[in-house]
Amino acid sequence: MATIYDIAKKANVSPMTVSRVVNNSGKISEKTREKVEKIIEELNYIPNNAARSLTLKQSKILSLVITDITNPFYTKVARGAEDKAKQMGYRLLLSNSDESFEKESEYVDMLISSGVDGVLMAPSGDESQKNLKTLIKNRIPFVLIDRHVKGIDCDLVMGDSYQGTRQLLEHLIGQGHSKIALINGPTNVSTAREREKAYFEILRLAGIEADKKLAANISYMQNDSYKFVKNLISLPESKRPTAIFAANNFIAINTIKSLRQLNVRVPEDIAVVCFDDPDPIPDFNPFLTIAAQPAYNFGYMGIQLLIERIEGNGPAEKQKVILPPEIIIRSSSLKK
Amino acid sequence: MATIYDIAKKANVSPMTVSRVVNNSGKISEKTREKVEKIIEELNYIPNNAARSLTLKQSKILSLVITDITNPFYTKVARGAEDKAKQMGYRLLLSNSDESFEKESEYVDMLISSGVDGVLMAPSGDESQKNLKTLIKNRIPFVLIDRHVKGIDCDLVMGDSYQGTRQLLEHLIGQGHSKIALINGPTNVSTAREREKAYFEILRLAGIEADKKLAANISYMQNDSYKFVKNLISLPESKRPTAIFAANNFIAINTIKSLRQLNVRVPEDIAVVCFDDPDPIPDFNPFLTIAAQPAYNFGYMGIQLLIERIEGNGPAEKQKVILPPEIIIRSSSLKK
DNA sequence: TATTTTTATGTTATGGGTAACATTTATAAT
DNA sequence: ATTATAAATGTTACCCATAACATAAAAATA
Repeated sequence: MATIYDIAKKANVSPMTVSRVVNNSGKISEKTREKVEKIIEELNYIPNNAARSLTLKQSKILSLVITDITNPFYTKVARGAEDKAKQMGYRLLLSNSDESFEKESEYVDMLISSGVDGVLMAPSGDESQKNLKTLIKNRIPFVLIDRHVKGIDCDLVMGDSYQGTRQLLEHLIGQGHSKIALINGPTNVSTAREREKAYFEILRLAGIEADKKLAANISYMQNDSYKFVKNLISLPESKRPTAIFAANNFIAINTIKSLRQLNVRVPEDIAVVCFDDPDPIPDFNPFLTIAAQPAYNFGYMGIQLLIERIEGNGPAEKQKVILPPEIIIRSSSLKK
Repeated sequence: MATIYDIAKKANVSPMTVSRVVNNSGKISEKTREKVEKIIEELNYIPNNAARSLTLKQSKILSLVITDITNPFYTKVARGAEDKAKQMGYRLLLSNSDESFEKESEYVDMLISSGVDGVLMAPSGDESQKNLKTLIKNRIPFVLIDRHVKGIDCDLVMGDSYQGTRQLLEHLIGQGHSKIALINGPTNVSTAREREKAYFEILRLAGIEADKKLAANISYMQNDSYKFVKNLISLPESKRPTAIFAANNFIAINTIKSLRQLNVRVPEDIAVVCFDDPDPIPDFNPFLTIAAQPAYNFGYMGIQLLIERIEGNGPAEKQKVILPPEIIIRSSSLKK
């Protein structure tokens, strides 16, 4: 592969002149520019990014750390991030943390050594603080999406868990439900924490006495709701919930699968609602009532904030972008 | 950021010794190893990949070029690719070509200058030949997934379009269908070509006279089947198809949406089958009858072949891995 | 024409790591 | 004790591009 020296020799100029032609920097006469450009073309020269990164200390590569690209929510985030990154001349490294702090740590080390210019991360939880501090120590800018992390002040793009929870619960309450269970993610994740807080608060405001036994925290990843669902179902009629609020799409799906196994019908016997669409294409299975978050924009705006931070042309203070959810009412919560 | 020289100075050894500790190469006494490792820990040293790439001429970065990360098929491919890449110590750059040759070209240029070690690509179509030749010229190894490209001999991992088509069609025929429409992708994509060929062949073998008017090619991306579906529906009863074979998941979904708009019920009025699951989680919407391809393995094995090629420890001849589909019969093709 | 200013180009050093070779130190063999 | 051998560590040069500084050539001004 041709280097800048090959070009220089053949064009009878110094490597520096070639560099200037390639980067369109400094002053070069039209004559030499043409001469050099011709030879660049001829030898099919493509700049060596590693060498460039080494001197310039920037790679034009960003990293996207999400928990699972298999979840349509993150899939849309990735798509938005990709589109914006490409538009701005950056490339995107993909990492799946699987909601695991350890895996996230491994990736963070890899990223630092890769010399990425910045990181867009959906943190695995509050322990991520450690990883983020590693990024800070290595002066790698980052933006958080979907979740914030205790003790870290940074740019972030997230949804409004309170509003989403409120809309979903008010809808259920409007449908006559008062025994509403919550199947939530782990409380070391900010969204889960906020949804839980909102859940109790909104029930209280609606004059419904929340039963702590109806709320559970399960892992977003293993996401095994069967045991808890079975417990719920076997409660005496007076205690048994008539609706379930699942913290996210995969929990909801899993919950519905558990219900099916237990021969409980949705929505006839029990209503189910959740955050985020489990389907990649909306309106194909118009079944689940959801608080749909603008996932594409999480990614798109996240990358935008990140690049502003990297290039230093944004506001000095950290930006917090809160994108509201849109409630979509479908049959999983409607009495037939 | 700490460099190998910082470590060396503090540990009172040469940078080379540090390098040897880091890479576990050459011989080092247990004593120095421990001493150096302690300081590496202390200073939080992380190797600089750019520098490494520059000398070693390898970046440990691979590129995944797919057409749309939003499609669960590619989502699973990406997941498999990611997992294998991580396991082998590589990172993955993500690119969405949107089935567009031009976009793919842009990405290929970007990739080359990024200095990726290899490319795993689902090509946009036969024109991709040009992009692949660019890769060859720059000596960047690549592996194709899902689709092959005319005139390019390389490692590849793909499904068995013939078998999948056969299984789907035989199932439909077994259900008593003889007027079966085909809504296919564009013929410059190998899978579409092969599915079309298989479609006509299998109908012929089954003694069914195929009606060319029942077959259409639409774009995988815009994927607007409405007009064609409407045409099908308005055919006289004697000609009207009783089943539709859609070439992929998104075409199938779109087709079903079109059918709904036209008040045609699936499967009561018309059966629909296709390749690949449109749902990220199987068994949640057990609706569509599909020929499910092992997408995760496309990615996983693709990366494996790619790394073998890169590291030169695989067989010299190009490998063609054909992964068979699994037919999953669900209600979209079953008479109630 | 001599001098200053501007424009165009070149030289040197550097970024962080490693291969290849050189040297020192420890261990084994005579 | 002496030499041969192996093990541990060090030195030097290079990978490729560019920033910072230096110089030569051309244009503008006195």
